[in-house]
Amino acid sequence: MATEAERTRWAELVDAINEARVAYYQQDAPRLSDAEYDALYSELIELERQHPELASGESPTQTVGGARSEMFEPVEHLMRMYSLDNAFDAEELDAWFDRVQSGLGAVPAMLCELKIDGLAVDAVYRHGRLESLATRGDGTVGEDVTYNAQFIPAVPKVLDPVDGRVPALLEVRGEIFFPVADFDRINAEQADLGLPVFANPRNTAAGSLRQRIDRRERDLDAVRAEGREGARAEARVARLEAELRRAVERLENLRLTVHGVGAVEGVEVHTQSGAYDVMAAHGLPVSSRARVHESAAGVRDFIEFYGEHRHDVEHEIDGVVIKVDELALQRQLGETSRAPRWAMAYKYPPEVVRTRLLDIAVNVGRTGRVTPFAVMEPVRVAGSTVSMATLHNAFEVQRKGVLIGDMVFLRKAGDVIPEVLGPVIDDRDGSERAFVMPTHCPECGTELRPEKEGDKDLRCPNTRSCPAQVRERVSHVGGRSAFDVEGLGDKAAAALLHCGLVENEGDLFLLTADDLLRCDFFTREPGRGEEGRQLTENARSMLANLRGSVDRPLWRVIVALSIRHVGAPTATDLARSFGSLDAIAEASVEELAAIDGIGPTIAEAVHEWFAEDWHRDIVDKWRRGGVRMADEKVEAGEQPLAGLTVVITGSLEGFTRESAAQAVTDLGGKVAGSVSKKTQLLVAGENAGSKLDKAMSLGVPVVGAEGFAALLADGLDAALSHARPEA
DNA sequence: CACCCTCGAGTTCA
DNA sequence: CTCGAGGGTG
Repeated sequence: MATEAERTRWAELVDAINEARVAYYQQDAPRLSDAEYDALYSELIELERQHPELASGESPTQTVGGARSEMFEPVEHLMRMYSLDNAFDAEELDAWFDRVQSGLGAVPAMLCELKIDGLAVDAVYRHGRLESLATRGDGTVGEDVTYNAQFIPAVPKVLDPVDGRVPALLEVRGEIFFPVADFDRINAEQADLGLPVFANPRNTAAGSLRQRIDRRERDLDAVRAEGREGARAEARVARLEAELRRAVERLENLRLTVHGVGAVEGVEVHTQSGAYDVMAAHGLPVSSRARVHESAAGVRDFIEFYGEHRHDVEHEIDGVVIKVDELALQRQLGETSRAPRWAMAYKYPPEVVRTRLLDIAVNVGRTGRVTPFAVMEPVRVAGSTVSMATLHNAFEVQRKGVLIGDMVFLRKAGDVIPEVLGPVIDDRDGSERAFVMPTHCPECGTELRPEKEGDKDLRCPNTRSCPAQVRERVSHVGGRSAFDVEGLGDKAAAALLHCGLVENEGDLFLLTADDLLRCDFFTREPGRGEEGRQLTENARSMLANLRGSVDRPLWRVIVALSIRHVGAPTATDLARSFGSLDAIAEASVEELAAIDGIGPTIAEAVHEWFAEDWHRDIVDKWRRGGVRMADEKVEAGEQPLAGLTVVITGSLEGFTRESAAQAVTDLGGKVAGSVSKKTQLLVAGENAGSKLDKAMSLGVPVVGAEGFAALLADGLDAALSHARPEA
């Protein structure tokens, strides 16, 4: 048997070698020279040759070199890992409460914890040292991933002693997961490298954990051993090193939360929560969010709370797990053949779903941009049924790697906008086909081309008469940042054009009730006591709104013209600098480009727009229709907020988004659309979203409604005194 | 020239 | 909310 001194030396060697290995694979300078490393390694091998009982699974000799073939070998768990029964709504949960109650005679204390959407694993610690890490597999036999575990800092290799002791045996269960923030970063990197992106953090965790690090190491060793010289050999080594480093970095991002014990020797616990305390004391990562609740109501509150705060947690959550806390009561309830009766998983509605990609169609926008979009089997996700999602451009389709006919992962970005994440590769059967970007406009047949060399977007150059573009422009005039005409949207625009009531957006303000009567879309059968067809209520109101909107401020008129690169903020700058549409029309490119925020491209676009005859016709017709062509000179009032940039998010009592922004600009302040380092203040109302997170992470001060009121009344300093403490 | 910031444009569903 | 691209800055 090995002496105590030999055991200690063995442990030192193992730690030193493991540390050196980790350091080596990070970009840091290696801590040990090759010779030093080899010396330690030889000593370890010799020590284990003399005392074979030391050569446990955690030893680098077992995981490096000889034992590499063990990767993914089946491992039998010491105790079976059960799966959990699921409850998908309050009713099913109540039914479980009832069963527990009738089994025990009362509702017992219950431990509630977040159900991490990750990868279940089983780790065995013998005498405080990690012996094996395995995936769950079928619950009885999993796959060995011990070799990779050495690169995962979140998996303790050695347990902390408590009162100088560690359990003789401790089998723990937990969830390996990929933090959401790291997931987004890794996926961006994958995309940059032209590699397939991961559908979700869970997939990323699984993919990372199952990487064949051992093979990469072997390949690299083999190439190095060849000892070839020259640029090509060096490049090959460099590439393999970079790939290995990336693979290791992904393992380093993995995190672990333990949530159960299997076989145990040398430690006693009486409750589930007590077991967590013991595991935590030994240095195992337990969740800080687990809570014991004494009543069913407490459990429901826990579920409800995290239903609303799903995104405030560092990992994805697919539900809540509820466990009877007392182990004696757990035993009393027992298990069915597949799941314990003493635990239940409450599942939240999924946020990432699968559906069939039926087709990829293209849309032609107001500016002629041709955008591919996904047509899918309708599917419910995050509260609504989705059947379409934009794919932005042909390169995005390529990058996502989706084929028509694929099963695809779908989510709602920011809980609102549907986003296709990528294909379910395993579900392919060969019948899928690639999307081919059309070469000609689907609406007018004109050949598509990029606006300029190197652009990713293809456009239909037939600006003047492409039906899609005209329709979109007409509808844009009624849009929220243009004339904001209620009733003038897609449908009305299509009808006006279809019936020939307008040729393009120029004719809108010359429309009469008689015109509209010639089009079915705007009319109905005569009612009692009426003669002939009548305008519908909606048509009357649209006409009235159109007439009533001619007096809108100049910037809205400019936005409505659909000049390339000119949206609301730029239009505001133009209106302020020139004061009238005529002045803008007559301005030279140089005069335009002199405005802050307007460079050569936008200046050119504006100048060229007014050089076009049919564009000037639009302006003339609008003028005849009574549209405002100049802003009245407003005396600049007090400007206490001059030089201040704020961002407004969420909803503020008593303000619309627009009126809140107006209030700030009236006082000389600037309202930006997104949070950056330059943002001086974030005004966050109710239900603030991702901007709030961003502001927090950038250290931008955040105020609520009171702070906003103070800002308007007394300026920035007053507002800052209402700033929320950083979370 | 490489960055960061903003803006533009298209966008989903109830 | 997303991507792409224009503008300004160091």
